[in-house]
Amino acid sequence: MLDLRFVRENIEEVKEQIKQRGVALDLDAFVRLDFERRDLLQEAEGLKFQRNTVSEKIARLKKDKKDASSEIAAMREVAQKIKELDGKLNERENALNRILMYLPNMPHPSVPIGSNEEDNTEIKRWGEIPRFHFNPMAHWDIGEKLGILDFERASKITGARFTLLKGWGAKLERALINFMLDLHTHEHNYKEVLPPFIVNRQSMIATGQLPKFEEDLFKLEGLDYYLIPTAEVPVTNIHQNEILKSTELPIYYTAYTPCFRSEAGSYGKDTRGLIRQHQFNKVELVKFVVPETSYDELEGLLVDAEEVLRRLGLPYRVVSLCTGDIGFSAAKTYDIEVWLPGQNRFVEISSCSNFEDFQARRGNIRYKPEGKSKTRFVHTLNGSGLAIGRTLIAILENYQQEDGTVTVPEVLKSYLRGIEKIEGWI
RNA sequence: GGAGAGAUGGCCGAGUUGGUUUAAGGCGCUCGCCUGCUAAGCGAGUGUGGGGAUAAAACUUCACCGAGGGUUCGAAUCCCUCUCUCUCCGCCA
Repeated sequence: MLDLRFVRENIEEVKEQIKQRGVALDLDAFVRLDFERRDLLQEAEGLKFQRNTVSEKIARLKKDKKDASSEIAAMREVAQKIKELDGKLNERENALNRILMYLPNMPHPSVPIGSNEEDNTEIKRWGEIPRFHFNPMAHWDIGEKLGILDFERASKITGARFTLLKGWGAKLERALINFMLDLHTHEHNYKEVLPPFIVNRQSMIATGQLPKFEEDLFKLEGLDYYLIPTAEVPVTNIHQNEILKSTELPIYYTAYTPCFRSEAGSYGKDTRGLIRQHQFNKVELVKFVVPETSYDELEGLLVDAEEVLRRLGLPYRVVSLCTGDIGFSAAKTYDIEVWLPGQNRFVEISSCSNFEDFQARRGNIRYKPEGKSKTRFVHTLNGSGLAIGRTLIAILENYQQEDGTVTVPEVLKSYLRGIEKIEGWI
């Protein structure tokens, strides 16, 4: 959420920015409501002051056993008027709040201007794109031949866009989770947490999934609970409604969770394989930092995520998302895209964002700067470190051999009982 | 699922026959004094958010005692709904 005062004082800039993002919102209504709100507020507060003053007088009169009936009668009318004004005020505040809730974050000046993913700018590339002297297979063929991926049985159990991992496939998934958590906790200084996978509405509002993106979520029948679409939601909300000490900052968390997405509106996209699933595993990185350092922290977060791919020997590139492609809550986002030989393209495997104080304001996450009495909102950041399913795909496709087996990357061997390659499901 | 108790400022904790408590006191924190240093001691200050005013402040006002409604001239205090925590019982991995 943007600051009400910021929007008021920078209305033209806000209009311009939401136009660049392609958002249609009536900000003239915002200006009108804002004025009306302040007028009503002043009128109501004047009457409340009067009521407070006279109430004290009534108390004194009663104590002295004197008559206060004329004061009480007068205040009865004032109370009625206050009620009316408060009602009107409430309407204006709700309307303003609704607009604020649907206003996306302001992009950082370094974010490239553009309307869709084609306008994203490539920042860097790492690794050699592997050449094969045979025709590389897609992961669904590799996985099914080895017997480690079973899409048919998963659809029997649940439906489309779910996968059953078996044998070394299941073990590889588990190995990746452990490898990533170990790397981030032991070498990158993140603290590991294992949060709830179901959250309430308020948590979804704080991180920005609600109220605008309800259709992307799985909601529990009859409850105001949702399955998490990313660990960002429960982990960022760890400090909801807290005032952190500045000596505690920065705070780094890493968490493994499954992620649940309804993938509404993506029918027909990536229907084969496990690129786009309703349920997938992810190791997430989340930071709480002071505003002054948040953009340096974003660069650090990106490097921490990249390191996973480097150790696995998987080629990738990094792109900076343009104004039209950046997420609702983010001020700046880098995507890491891994090379998939079977698809002959780069596919997103991590998304690293700085939300500045957008989420912190919604979740009321603050800190007290050293030696100052005023509290400030922290800046929050997060990034995938990495999406597990897509990493597994990348390993299958990049490490595949002509005979259909898959070589195990060096760093994973100790997590897979020392095996050199996957030759079958058991 | 059943029964009971509770939720007050960064933390602890008084206040519930409605009206100088428009939240006592303590801890913590900040500043000052004192003092070889540290500690202790003494003194002062110290919540959050929204308005108004100002060049900025000083200043001024409203709201906030888990959340939301209600009663009343007036609610931390009375009533209703909800959430969470604790204790006991039942069930369960």
